[in-house]
Amino acid sequence: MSQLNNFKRYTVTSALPYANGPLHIGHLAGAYLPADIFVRYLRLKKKDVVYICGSDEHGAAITIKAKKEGTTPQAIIDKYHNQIKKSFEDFGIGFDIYHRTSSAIHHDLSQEFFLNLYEKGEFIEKLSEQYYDEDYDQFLADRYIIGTCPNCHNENAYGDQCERCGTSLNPTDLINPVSTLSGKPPVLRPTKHWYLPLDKYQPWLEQWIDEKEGEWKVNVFGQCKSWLKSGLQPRSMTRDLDWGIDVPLAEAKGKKLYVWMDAPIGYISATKQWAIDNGKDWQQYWKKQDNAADDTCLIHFIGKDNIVFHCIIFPSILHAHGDYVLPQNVPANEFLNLEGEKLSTSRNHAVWLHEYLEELPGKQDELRYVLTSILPETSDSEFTWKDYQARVNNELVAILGNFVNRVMILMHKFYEGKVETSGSNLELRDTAINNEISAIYDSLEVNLEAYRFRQALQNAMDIARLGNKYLTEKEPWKTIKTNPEDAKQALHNCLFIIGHLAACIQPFLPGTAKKIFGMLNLPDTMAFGGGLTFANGHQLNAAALLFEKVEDETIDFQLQKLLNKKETVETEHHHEIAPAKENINYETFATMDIRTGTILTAEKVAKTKKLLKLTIDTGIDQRTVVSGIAEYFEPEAIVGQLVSILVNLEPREIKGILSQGMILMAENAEGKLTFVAPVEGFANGSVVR
RNA sequence: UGCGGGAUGGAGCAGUUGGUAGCUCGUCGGGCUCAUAACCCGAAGGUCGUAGGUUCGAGUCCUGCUCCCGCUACCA
Repeated sequence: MSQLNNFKRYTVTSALPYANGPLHIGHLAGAYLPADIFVRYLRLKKKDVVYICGSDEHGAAITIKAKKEGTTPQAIIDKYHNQIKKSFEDFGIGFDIYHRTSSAIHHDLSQEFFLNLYEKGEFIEKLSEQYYDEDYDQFLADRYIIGTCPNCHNENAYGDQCERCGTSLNPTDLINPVSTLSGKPPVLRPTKHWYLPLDKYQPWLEQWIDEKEGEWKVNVFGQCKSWLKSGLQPRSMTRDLDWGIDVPLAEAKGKKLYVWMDAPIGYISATKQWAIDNGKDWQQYWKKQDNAADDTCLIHFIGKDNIVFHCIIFPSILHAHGDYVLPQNVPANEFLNLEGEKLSTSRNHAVWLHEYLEELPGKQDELRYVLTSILPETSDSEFTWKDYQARVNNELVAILGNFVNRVMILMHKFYEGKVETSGSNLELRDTAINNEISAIYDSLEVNLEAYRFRQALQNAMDIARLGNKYLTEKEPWKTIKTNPEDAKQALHNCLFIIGHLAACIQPFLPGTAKKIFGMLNLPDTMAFGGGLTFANGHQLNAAALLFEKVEDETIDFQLQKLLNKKETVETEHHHEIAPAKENINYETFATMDIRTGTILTAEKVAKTKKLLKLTIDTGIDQRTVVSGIAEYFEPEAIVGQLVSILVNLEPREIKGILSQGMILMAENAEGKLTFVAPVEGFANGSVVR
């Protein structure tokens, strides 16, 4: 059944976590748990495999976080690198190396890559005008520039995006830009950058990606086709930053490599370090071999947000370099939601890995099980604590744990835990069971190799279901009195079922598998396809419960915690008050004609999320106003609402509707809105001033 | 608005190359008592979003449409 023999060796990577925050269950479900299961499987099949990961420690977001917390970028990456590394270890994510991109070996290799492409003349050099802070004598990253959003007039929009209206911007779009370093307006200066000509690689990329149709997951393939369809543009591989890897050119002093150029190379540099530590040849795991049949199978596990980098940009870099193999597959997962909402680091809506283990110590296999059951393999999926409780109680406890416990207790009760047989070794003497188990192995392997981990886990659990059924049918607790040989035979067969169950759950629940092997008094791991034997006289160890039920209180506590966090975040936001704008004179103010009015009708504008079409009685006339308040107000609820309206605002067409005027709203830091209106029912058309 | 993904019994989801529609949970009935009130058997419940098409045959392929999610746009 297995297709694994097509490759000499495997190089498996998981997306490099960005070292500016801790990990949550979404990370685990996206790129790490599936990869870990896959790698554990390869190892059980005795394959030559290296599993690579590390912290991504460059980029502007880290320097900004450092500045905000009044510390250095180095302190930030050290803190989170260690925390992330520990979380992975705690959950049994079995990297061969967890490296970091701040290491010297990585800097060297990234520069080597850049120079290789540079010397081949692959890069396009372009001059452009960018903002420069004269006091600090440096170019400014987009995030270091704040100004007024041309779209919504938010005064604190960043150079790359306005966080209030969500519009993505270029720094030069901002009105009155200010450097966050000096607080002064920056000046435009010409700067040179090196661009990777993705447009030039497009024909090659299209051909390569087309070959992957049917092999890659539809979401990944579709996303790639979408990018190719819209046409690739040259992408700058260098930045004017002070945190990152130096561009290795004399004329590029002070410039750094683009973080998405260096991060994927981190997979390679980490492999290099691992090879040094373990006396291996790293090139076998990355470079094309003299004979293509000797090439490694490169697989990138990522979340869907990384598809473009792993399927378009990094392959382009590898292709341009020429010596390297390309990814065989990029099994990207969709996103995991939590209790009906997106996971959000900034809103603290998450289950953090380090907190989970503090509150539910020793329960990493429970979380691994639940997450594997709901991996977002084909579409976004959802984690809820109630579901967690149900799966642990009804499946891990009731099916898996209970079966093992039943058999172990009976073995000890009837035979003091000792295997006694006529031959030298015990045999599984039940053809039907034997066939069913090998069918499960087959199906398990097929699913694992096709990256269908949810289903593979079901396959493994089927062995436990099979066991429960078998035990109930054989009822050795009865036959022990009527036909003791039968009872013994049945329980011995159950030992084989347990042994194979443990073997099959190894990739998913490594800790539990070990515990079961321990109870059986067998070596703590068993290769797939390896033989399972019990010698005559073999002594089993004491039975112990594998899992315990999750009580309602535990779930309530977690749910309450999520609610509390939200409240905390909300109160924190209340302190963020926008600074006052510059003074204006009375004449400027007087040009605005604001009146009181009443909403006569309100309806949602079709196919929009935020827009309501309102009819307002302004006293002067009845007019149409389109307003972006639909997320906060039901149309029916606001008919009759008194409002203040700016009536002499230039009319503008929005979604094909002419909007004449603007309703005055107050907005808090979370973006919640409330009407600004006369307190008593004044006549429509009264002047506001 | 553009792109991508999705729509399958009460809930959450499978369904790989088209061939009698499955799984887990929940519900109902029965059995068992070794087991963490766990386990086993049986039943009810779906015209697989919708309208067409290809085919001997479509959840599965093709086309149109509707709705949901994400990114994007819309907020005067």
